[in-house]
Amino acid sequence: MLTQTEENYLKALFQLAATRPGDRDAGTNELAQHLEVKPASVNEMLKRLKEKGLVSYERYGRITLTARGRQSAVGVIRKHRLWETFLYEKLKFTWDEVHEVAEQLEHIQSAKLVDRLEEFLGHPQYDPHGDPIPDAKGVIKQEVRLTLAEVEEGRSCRMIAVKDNSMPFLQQVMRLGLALKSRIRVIRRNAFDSTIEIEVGKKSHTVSQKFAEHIFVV
Amino acid sequence: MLTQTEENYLKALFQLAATRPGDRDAGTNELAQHLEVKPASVNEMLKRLKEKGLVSYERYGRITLTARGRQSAVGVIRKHRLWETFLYEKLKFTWDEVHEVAEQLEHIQSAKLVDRLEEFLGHPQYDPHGDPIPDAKGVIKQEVRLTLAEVEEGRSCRMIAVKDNSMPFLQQVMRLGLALKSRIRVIRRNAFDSTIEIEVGKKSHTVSQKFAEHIFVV
DNA sequence: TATAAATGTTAGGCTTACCTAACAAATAAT
DNA sequence: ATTATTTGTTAGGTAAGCCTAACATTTATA
Repeated sequence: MLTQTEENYLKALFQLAATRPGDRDAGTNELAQHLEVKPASVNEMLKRLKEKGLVSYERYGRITLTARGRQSAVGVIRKHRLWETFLYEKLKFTWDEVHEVAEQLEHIQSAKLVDRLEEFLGHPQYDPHGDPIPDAKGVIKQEVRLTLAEVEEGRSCRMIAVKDNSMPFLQQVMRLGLALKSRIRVIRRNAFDSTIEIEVGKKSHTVSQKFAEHIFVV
Repeated sequence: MLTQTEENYLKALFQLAATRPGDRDAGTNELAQHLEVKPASVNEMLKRLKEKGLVSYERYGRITLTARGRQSAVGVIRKHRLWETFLYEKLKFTWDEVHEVAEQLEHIQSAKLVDRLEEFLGHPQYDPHGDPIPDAKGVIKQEVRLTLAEVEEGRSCRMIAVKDNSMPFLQQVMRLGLALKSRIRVIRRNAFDSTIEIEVGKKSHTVSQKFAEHIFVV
């Protein structure tokens, strides 16, 4: 049995590793920043997680999840995304409100609850932000995802997910009239400052490179 | 903001006080037993809760909830009972399974969640055990409740609630074919050992005084 | 009323999860 | 290659919640 804090560390480790696909997989400082604690606290926790066989690392070395650690992390993510779906679909929470509450709900311990919840929701494949929901075995259906920043000039696409669940970002998304499944046309890409002019519905907007990189499309 | 532990102490205090209506309102030992901790821990926590203005007590004196303490306790109970209803009605948990999971869910902090959940469930008045669900203002509809032990010989009644949510008790209830709204006829009351013979459906059973005192009827 | 039993309290320890300040190692820049 | 910077680690401290063992107070009983 893991504490909530331990689960949060494992989840962070998993998610930071997923961000940087290739080379190195998160460091003490980065983790600390992500979890809003100090590096010293992270270091201490890593020792405990190592002791419990959930991460593997040596002094000054790489930090990686063991199979068991990964399994736990994915379990938490599964719960998080199912709860988000519940809040959005059943309780009519808005897009930007679900994350915060799901952060709490993801730590409820009951295998039966998770299974029943999934069934109740009709075995959803994606959460309200478009992220895939891991199945009961921990398998995540992860297709290659194109970001808006990579779409060529003149082409059209459909928004399928976002990369960031923070309030400021999601509210900015909404302000542009964007939502899951919105049609987006890339009018022009400005080489000078990398901004992108897009058309959503009948309105056009200019968005930053950073913003565009956080919108997944097909 | 209260910790989960603090909430549990307040809830226990409230519930133990409700059990003994008249005179004294729970002691350190009793609380310790109910919360499955040692008296020393209770004592320490009481000091902290006093400091926070949630309970009032003096060394060796009576322990009572302040208005704020009562409000918090009722809020937790409200959440607990709403979640129990959700688990039972929507996720098809059985009667005896809901309590344990609701013990965790009751600590989720989000006013919006509670309100939306209540709405989603259609503003239920009672939880699956027949206990009244406090409203958003903390008002508990508490009618006088008769127990099976008080029903006269030959009379019939309907089960409306149980006094205890523990697995052993609820499973015994189910084994007798009893559920909320079951019709019960009191065939005979044995003066010698205070057992009661009852008829449920077409079967008759003999139950103890203690058992009968834990079944609420009308 | 004196004493026994039950109940409540204090003192001192432990673990988890955090912190700051000081130090060590690895990486980047000159 | 040497220094500066960034990154990671250790040492020592704090608060919440729990514990045991010893002590104090209240209540019950002889």
